[in-house]
Amino acid sequence: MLDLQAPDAPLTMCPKGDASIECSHCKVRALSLCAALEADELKAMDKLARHVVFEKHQTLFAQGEAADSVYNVTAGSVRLFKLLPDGRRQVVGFALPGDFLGLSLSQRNGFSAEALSAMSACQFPRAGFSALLDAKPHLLRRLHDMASHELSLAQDQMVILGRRTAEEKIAAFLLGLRKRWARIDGSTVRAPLPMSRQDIGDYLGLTVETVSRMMTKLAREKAIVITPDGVRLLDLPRLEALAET
Amino acid sequence: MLDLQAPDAPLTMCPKGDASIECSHCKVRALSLCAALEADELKAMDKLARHVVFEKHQTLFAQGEAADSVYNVTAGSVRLFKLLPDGRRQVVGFALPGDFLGLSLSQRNGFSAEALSAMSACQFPRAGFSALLDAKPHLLRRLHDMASHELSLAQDQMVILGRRTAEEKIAAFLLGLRKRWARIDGSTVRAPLPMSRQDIGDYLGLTVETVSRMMTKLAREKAIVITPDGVRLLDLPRLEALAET
DNA sequence: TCAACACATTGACGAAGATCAAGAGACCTT
DNA sequence: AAGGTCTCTTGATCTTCGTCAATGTGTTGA
Repeated sequence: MLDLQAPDAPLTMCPKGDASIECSHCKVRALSLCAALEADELKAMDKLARHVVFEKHQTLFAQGEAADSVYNVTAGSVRLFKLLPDGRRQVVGFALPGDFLGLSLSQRNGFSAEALSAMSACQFPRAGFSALLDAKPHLLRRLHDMASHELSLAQDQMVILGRRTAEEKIAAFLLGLRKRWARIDGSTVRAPLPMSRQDIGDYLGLTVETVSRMMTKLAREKAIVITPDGVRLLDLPRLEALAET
Repeated sequence: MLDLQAPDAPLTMCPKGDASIECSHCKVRALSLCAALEADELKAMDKLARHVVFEKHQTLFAQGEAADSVYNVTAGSVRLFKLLPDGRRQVVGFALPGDFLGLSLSQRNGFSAEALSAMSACQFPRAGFSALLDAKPHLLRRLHDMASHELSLAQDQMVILGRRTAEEKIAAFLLGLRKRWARIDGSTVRAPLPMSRQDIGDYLGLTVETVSRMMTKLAREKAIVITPDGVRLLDLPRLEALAET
């Protein structure tokens, strides 16, 4: 029925009717597009949805390809990036649980998306999803609000890329990521880093080496502690001073 | 009736009923949000609109303030920027005729907007405009499409800011601007530059001096000609090779 | 248990672009 | 026309970050 054209087929597809994956049991519903949906809208969404799982480094979709599906991330994380012909890479964002991929509803993917770790998502055929939006203005309004928020974050990122030093970039990145994790798991000082140093560099317009040096510097100055799975933010005032808007 | 809270009051307000400023005579309608509106939607828009004019360097609205109005630029151009506490500035975009300011409908302005030259716009009270969107899903869908396009441009800009050399930044900027002018006035090789070198630098994450040097370099190599009002693009293949995505 | 590999860190050096400084135009106002 | 101001351009020097290279660390799998 649903013709999946993603470069890699997702690992597993839970059959509809599995209570553990129904919207009503969804762990990220409150964070996602589906928050504040009317009962009938939620039902319509559930009908369209297919639960999919990707393993680490699997491609959800690739830049330039037809965008047949949109996704709501339910667990794990994803890197979103653009490639230049000569191999230079710009990471345009990281998707965490609750994040929506395909806000723009455009026919072609503007960037590629790869799982950073094992992850799962609700997949919707774009055409059906778009039709649902036409029928449910309430849902469209919520999508627009999410896209607007995304645009605002993109403009913040422009400031970081264009007018910040390496150290400030790292501080702003860690604070921003911690804030996002806080919404998801309530962390206050912990910021898991599912992405590599290379990914962080490609997000901030830096090299791996510079990312590593600046993280070491912040750790030496006791502003952060580097742990195997990420960082712990020790000196929030110091980091905020570096990152202040 | 309409409580204007912009930092500077617009210069003039044409009274409603002036045929020269009615939507039906609007020069940028085909380019703007108003394109493809149904007759009743256009009428509703017209009812809400107030035509306003700003002079060079006047502030339309400032970052952090309550966003009481949204704007549709009808003539002239605008710089959109964010300021850091220490005075560093990041230009997040330039608005040209047909562009819409306030896509996100957020309560506070995420950036400041200043006229680059004498300019005019249709101003709408945000609350009334938002209500109109709730009544006209078709209009909301068009707004969302424009916001999505803006988000896509913002991601392109991230690539430029994060992973491009100074020369490539200038080439990409000039090509992008010429493309936008082409939609408006049909220019094929001309790109007027209503903004200063400083504005360009703040948009591309460069200093004025570097902007000037790179423009001179491209001119010396006969890729562009610098004119009093902007540039003329001579060697498109060369510029496109520098800017290629 | 130990290669083999990927990823992270650290150091030495170099280059792109920033900073500092001066001069050249352009455009006002008087 | 002269003076002042602002923007743009050009040159000399400096700094930050990139590049290149080596080493360290953790993970996987034979």
